Amino acid sequence: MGRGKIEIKRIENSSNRQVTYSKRRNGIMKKAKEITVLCDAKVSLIVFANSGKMHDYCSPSTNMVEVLDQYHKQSGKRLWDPKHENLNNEIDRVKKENDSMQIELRHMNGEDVTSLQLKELIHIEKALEDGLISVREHQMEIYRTMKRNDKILEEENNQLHFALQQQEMEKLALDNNVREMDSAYQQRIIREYNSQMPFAFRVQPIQPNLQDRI
Amino acid sequence: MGRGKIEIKRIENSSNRQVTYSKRRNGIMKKAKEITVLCDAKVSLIVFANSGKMHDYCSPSTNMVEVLDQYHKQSGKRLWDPKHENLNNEIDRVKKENDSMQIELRHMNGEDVTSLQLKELIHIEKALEDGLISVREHQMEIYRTMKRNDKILEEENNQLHFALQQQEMEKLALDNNVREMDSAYQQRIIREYNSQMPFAFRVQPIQPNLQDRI
DNA sequence: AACTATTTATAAGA
DNA sequence: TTCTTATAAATAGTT
Repeated sequence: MGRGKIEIKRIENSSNRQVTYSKRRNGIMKKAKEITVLCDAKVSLIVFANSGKMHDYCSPSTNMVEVLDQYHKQSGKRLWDPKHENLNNEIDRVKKENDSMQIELRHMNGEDVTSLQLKELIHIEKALEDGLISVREHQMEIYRTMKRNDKILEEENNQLHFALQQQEMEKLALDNNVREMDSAYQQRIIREYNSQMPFAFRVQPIQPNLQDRI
Repeated sequence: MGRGKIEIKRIENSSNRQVTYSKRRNGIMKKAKEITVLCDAKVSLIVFANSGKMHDYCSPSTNMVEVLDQYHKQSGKRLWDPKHENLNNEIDRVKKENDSMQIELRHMNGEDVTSLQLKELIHIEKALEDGLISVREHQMEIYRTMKRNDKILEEENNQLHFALQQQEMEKLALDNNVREMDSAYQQRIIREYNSQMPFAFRVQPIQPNLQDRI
């Protein structure tokens, strides 16, 4: 239908093809609209040009999803079922996993055990015992850490007490005007106090950031 | 394009509409095929008659799923996404449930407990202890049932032994031609044996279907 | 389902 | 792309 008859085969001239595509696409869209109106039909039409550009038409009385749903039902072909099926399988798989874990958990909590055989009960008992051992072990670990910590704090406390005491002694000595005492005697007294203090407290620094080690 | 021009509006005459539908449907299908061949286009065309009957065309170079996938991407419209989204949400939900149960289960088994606080450990310890109590209680239940069963079997056994013994005695009596003994004496012997048997074994029937009670 | 007068679509050209 | 137009194709009404 044009100036000349054409064979229905790929148009090799690219720009001709492009023009023909555009014209015929408009034509087919028009036809789709017409049949929709004239005959009460539902139409879904999707056209992709060679370039990838898309055009579509869908009867105003309906929408793509509905048309495709109906197509899906009538054709028996699977449109998006493969995707759905995968997802459904995944759900089933995970749900089964879920159920078995739930049962296991209930058994571990001592629920629903009336249906179990002795062998299974013994197995669960073993698991519970192991769990208890491990949990209590960790509790002990925490306890030990706390105790260790306590000890460090106590030592620090002692040290601080001692330092305080020493300072007070020094202050007292000054207050009593020991300046008048000969300096040799004064130094002997200080040496005496120092010798009472454990070595650790004279060289060991105060423990910093104790809480970081808990 | 016909004997007369027609307005593009619903054809009220039903059989005319039907005929026109059929002709135009063929027309549009032909056009779809032609544009496919001439212009290297991809076409998906689905037509539903007013009656519900469906016809479709899809370019041979492709298929519905591919076309719809591409449509889906390019149109930005959601075709089957609503369905998908629901399923995906479901999967996420179930997977999360799964993860938390898995963690709980691992804790109950005494695994990964190093990261836990004392409070949590104590809680798990309590759960494990409760579980142990319940499991062991049920073990005891099974043990008691077995013991009860044992007792019943034992009693039945005794009864059977006694019955056997009695039968043998009677047989012996016959073999030794006790027929010649006066019948009063014979009956006295039988009474003596009967008096040795506990009352229960004389009136209590043999326990039927013992295994059903285990 | 054919026929055919007419309308419509469109190929080629501008 | 768009317009034009000669011509092919589609189809409305008829048989």
